[in-house]
Amino acid sequence: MPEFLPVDEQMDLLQKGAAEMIRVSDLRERLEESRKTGRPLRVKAGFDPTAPDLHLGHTVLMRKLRHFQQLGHTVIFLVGDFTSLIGDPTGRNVTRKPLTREQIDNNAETYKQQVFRILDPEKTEVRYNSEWLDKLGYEQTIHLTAHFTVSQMLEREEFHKRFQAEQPISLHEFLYPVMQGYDSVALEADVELGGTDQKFNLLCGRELQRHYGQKPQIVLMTPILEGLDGVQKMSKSLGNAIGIHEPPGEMYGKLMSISDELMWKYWVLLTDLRQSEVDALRAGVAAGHEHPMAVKKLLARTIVTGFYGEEAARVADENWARMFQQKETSEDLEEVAVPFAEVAGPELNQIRLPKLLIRLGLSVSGAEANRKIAEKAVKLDGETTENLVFEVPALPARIVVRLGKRAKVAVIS
RNA sequence: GCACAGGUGGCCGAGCGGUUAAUGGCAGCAGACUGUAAAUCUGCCGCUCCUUGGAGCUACGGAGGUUCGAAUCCUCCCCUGUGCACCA
Repeated sequence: MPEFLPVDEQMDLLQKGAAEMIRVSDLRERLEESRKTGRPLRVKAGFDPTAPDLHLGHTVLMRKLRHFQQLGHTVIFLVGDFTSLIGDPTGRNVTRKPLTREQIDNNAETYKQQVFRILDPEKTEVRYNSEWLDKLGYEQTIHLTAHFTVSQMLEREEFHKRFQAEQPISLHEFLYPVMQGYDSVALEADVELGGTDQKFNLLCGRELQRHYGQKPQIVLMTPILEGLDGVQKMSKSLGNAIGIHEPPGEMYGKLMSISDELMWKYWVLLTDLRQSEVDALRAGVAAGHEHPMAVKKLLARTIVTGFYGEEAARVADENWARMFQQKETSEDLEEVAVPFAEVAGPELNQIRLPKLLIRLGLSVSGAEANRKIAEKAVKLDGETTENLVFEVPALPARIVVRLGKRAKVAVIS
């Protein structure tokens, strides 16, 4: 019979960084029961295989799942392959377009690979909800939907907003929460995790479980992590995300660009520090013992270490300091090979700078490149240039091109 | 199906025959400031070509039309919402 930690200790870890739980007392009760009987809790979290590129925002939930694993409970990684055929309305003011079967399978595979950078594959049960939803006929579906009313559905924030704003809501979108709820029934989940934006869907699970004679699952909601701007939720499409696949230097740099205020949230949700330790750090900064920048650097380094190890994090740290604090050039700048013909100027050995900027990916269009040059935002080997054309002494030439925060090495031959 | 209201640049949203690449806000980018930031201030913010001033092209749901000239007027179509309705 497996041994579980005392309930109080389990609760301490599980409650850290949780936005809301329904209900705390129920979880305590069920943990006690599990400890008595030696039965691990079944902890479910569903994932839409729609965004194969995970970012730190997604990891908040993953980390919470890992906490359950660390405590010896069973995590069920549920791939919403079937529900993706519908398209989850959450967080959208427009109807999501459904994916094809093939896309879903591809995405699910990529998803798993990424998720196991955080979760322990040994302790994770991977399931697909098509397993049971596919078998559900029209008749069963109607029975399921009968448990909910239209006004219940319209109470949901997303639907309500869209309804008020006279935006379209397709009928099939109502089925999403119902199916997610049924997943909990099929899996006999004890706990379901999700973002706070998932509240409605999570609660549907409780509702249906009751109808099927199961104890309603405990719902644990993790906060939505704000992106780099500190206002909107982290999301790739909003361009404020830090992807878990980004190279250490990028990740480090982006973390350093968050506001001081936001940093505390990141400490709580993206590191293993306990709440009390974060509070201590914060008090230290408030009292002036610690410099906020130093604390932020430590945060960046800690997170990068988690993904790439200490050595990579140290290098990222040093390069960042060189690049931004001393305004010098990082040692590991990306080198881009550029054929001379693509950037050739009107005369011998001349190079058109706008063309080069585009070629290096520092600018998206020639018109923009021209503007940036006029704004004195472009530096060649550390020198600001306002000329659109410059000469290279000989080929091949190696030039450090910098536009604002970004820099690359052009190797022209 | 019928009636009405809408569909404008990444988003929101003005403009309702012509000095219009299209007011304003947000987002974004750059510069200054700073502790990397954030905040603030300043500039930029469709594309291409020659160039430090121009030239051209493409854009206001789609296709036609009226006009010297249309995001702006007309016709048809598509899409969204609201109301009516399943009735000859």
